[in-house]
Amino acid sequence: MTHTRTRLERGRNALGPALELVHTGRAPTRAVLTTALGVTRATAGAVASELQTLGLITVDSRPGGATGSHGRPSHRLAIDPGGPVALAAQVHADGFRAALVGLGGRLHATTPACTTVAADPKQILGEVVAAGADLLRETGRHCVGAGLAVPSAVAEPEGTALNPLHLAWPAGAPVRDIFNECLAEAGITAPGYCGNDVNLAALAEHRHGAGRGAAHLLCVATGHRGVGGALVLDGRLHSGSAGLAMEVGHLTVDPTGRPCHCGSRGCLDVETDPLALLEAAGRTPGPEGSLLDQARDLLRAEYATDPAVRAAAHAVIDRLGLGLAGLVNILNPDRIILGGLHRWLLEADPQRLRGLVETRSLWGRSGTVPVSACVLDYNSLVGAAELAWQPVLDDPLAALPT
Amino acid sequence: MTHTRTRLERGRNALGPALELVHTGRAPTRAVLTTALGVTRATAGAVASELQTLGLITVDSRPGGATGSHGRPSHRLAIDPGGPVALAAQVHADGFRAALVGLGGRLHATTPACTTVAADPKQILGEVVAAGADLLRETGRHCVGAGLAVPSAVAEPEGTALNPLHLAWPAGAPVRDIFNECLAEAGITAPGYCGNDVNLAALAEHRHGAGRGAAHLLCVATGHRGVGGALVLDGRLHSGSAGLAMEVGHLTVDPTGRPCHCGSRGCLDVETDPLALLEAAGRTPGPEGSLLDQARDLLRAEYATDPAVRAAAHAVIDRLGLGLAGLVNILNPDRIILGGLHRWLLEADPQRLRGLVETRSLWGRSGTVPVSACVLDYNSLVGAAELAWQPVLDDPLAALPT
DNA sequence: GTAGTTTGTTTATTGAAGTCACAAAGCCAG
DNA sequence: CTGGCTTTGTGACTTCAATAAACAAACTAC
Repeated sequence: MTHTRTRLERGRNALGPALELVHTGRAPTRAVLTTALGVTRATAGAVASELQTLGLITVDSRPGGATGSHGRPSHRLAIDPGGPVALAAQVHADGFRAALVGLGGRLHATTPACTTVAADPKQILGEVVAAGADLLRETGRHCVGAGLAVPSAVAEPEGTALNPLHLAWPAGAPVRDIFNECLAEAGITAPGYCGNDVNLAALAEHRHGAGRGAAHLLCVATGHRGVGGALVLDGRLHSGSAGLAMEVGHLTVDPTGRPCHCGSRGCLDVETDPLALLEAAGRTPGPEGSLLDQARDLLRAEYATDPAVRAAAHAVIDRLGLGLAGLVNILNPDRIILGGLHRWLLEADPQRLRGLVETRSLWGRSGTVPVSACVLDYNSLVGAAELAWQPVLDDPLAALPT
Repeated sequence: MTHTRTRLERGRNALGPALELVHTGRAPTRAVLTTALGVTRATAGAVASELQTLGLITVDSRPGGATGSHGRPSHRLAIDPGGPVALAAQVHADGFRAALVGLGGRLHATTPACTTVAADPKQILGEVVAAGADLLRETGRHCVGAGLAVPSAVAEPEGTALNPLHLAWPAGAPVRDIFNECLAEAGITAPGYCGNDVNLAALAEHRHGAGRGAAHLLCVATGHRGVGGALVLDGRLHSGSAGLAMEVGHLTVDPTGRPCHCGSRGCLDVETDPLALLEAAGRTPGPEGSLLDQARDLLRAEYATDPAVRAAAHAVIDRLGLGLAGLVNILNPDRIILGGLHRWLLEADPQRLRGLVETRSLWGRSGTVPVSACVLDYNSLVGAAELAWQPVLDDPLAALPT
């Protein structure tokens, strides 16, 4: 039916904020949308109707919904599972992976983990984009854009990878341009965006995972080597003036510790990464599995039984706690989430780590910061997709055809 | 004349952004306002006209302005020097001061520095508010609000001073409530706001001083003792989720350094404050003048001549450089400004400090962060006034009578 | 003087959101 | 099961900030 409703056009209207609320699961009904947007029911209805005709959300008008309260039951708003998708790609030390991610952080399809590595970014990105293009072909879905997560700081606005050490790529490689080249060659006309993997993981966790609702979210995580950090402020990734913020790996956490490639010693980066734990426990890294997996398995299998493992874990936890406390003093987040090895360290002894953060931060007594683990599978991939979705969230009518 | 122009009402319109542009000196003419707001000339004209009738800005339509280019010369927009003011107050270790500050960061009147100190916040705040009320009476100006700068972290939303060590106040004192009480008792009905002095200095410098135009401004400064930090992101003070961010004083800058009251050793706080410099130079703090003044005078008088002073300054500069580099890695600011002793250290040897920040930060080669000194007199007072002005900048029609 | 350029104003129009009234769809008490 | 109460959703009209388009004003350059 053609409504006599207000028709919305692109630009300054409530469509973007409304879609973001549904996207992040904060607007299950039109009624909630009304209060969350601070508009009238009429406006919220018009906005929801428009998002529906755009094919982005569904409105379930069946009665049966458990109301829980008096009054007319509200219709459920949900992301349209048949809607468009974003192409997400991730490259890391051991290979790459591609996926299709819809609104709401929903994974529609993923390729299996691929273990190809190469010193030429073009080659790897070509392969991962080709894998993603296959997924798009198979599913026949409309693609709104593409996002790429890399284990390196990505300089903005250039889109260059400044320290892709673990990929053996040349420093300063123009990953975003190369990514867009590969997209064009694969016949994908949507724009491509790039970001640091930990940053994107934090963004994904903020919108769909353990960071939901946090106003100032701090995320610290190890990859297979090294430590990364990320900060999400008021829903936006804080990546600094040039995209280079939150390189937290070189906070000093042990003045007498091992030397770091940055020239200092005892950096968070070398004191709390998987290799540090393995070495502290007196284990030699094996050839099978990533260092991260070996460290996790060591913690899970022997933390409870082997005093040496326990002592090693405690030492690493203590240094991590010191680093987190320092970050708390500087950033005053209202939530901390941990990924990679840090997540498993928290799992091994949550009391020890949380206690340290509390006692070593200056405001420990004025309110403890909750420390928890990342919860999303493939959070870097989901975060990469968020980059591609962002223009749609900012202005759905301008970003989508029709 | 009554215009047939669009009349603006309170709420979502361009009045606030427009006033902010004039306030920060970024909109000298209607033409610039037009492009900066991204609106049409008609809208900019209506907005300027409205701000003029509110008594906030003046429009100088005299022809003589040096145009410098072709076309019709534009009328100058300026803050109305006869407009309302904000009451600004500052308390510090050696006393207090009050001032009246107009839009544009313009100091209209200040009390002389007063040297009363007391362990009772109510007493001191009563005196400073009374001094401010005198200024208001003398000038007969309308007061839009009041701001207070204190040398302590101020918890939000409680408005309590968590570590007013240098005031000898009780930790957790509800300064904002006390401030508002004192305002009410002095017959000032305007609302009162409180903030940390370094934070407010950074805000003032960002809007009217050395930080203008910086998207991510980092400010580090000493008071008479200790070190404070502040971060202004996209024009807004980043004070963390609870107002407690940027306590940068406890970054480790010398693992073998002197013990700090935080339990660690070699913290920025104790290694780069005025006392640290005096001690490193082998001087005993004298009874006259603040430690800050003594340290400044030492640098100015003897840095060039006394090798011991030079060596001491270099040692402190080196530690400051290390601390700043650490902050650069975490925050990736696009400008750094220094206040207090740090400003004088920069003055003493700018090359040494800037070189350190560059070489010790991870991205030194990818673009150096400019390091400069604060330039505003009374920047904490001006920043305190900014707090009071903020509601007016957000919505002039709602915040002002008529 | 004339052409070209930029700034400012006026009039009419647009479009997102608000107001208000009413309908729909559930609870609950009698 | 009927009528009161509450909440949600929709349609008609209104509001008002901003736009578009035309015009006027004030300068520079030739």
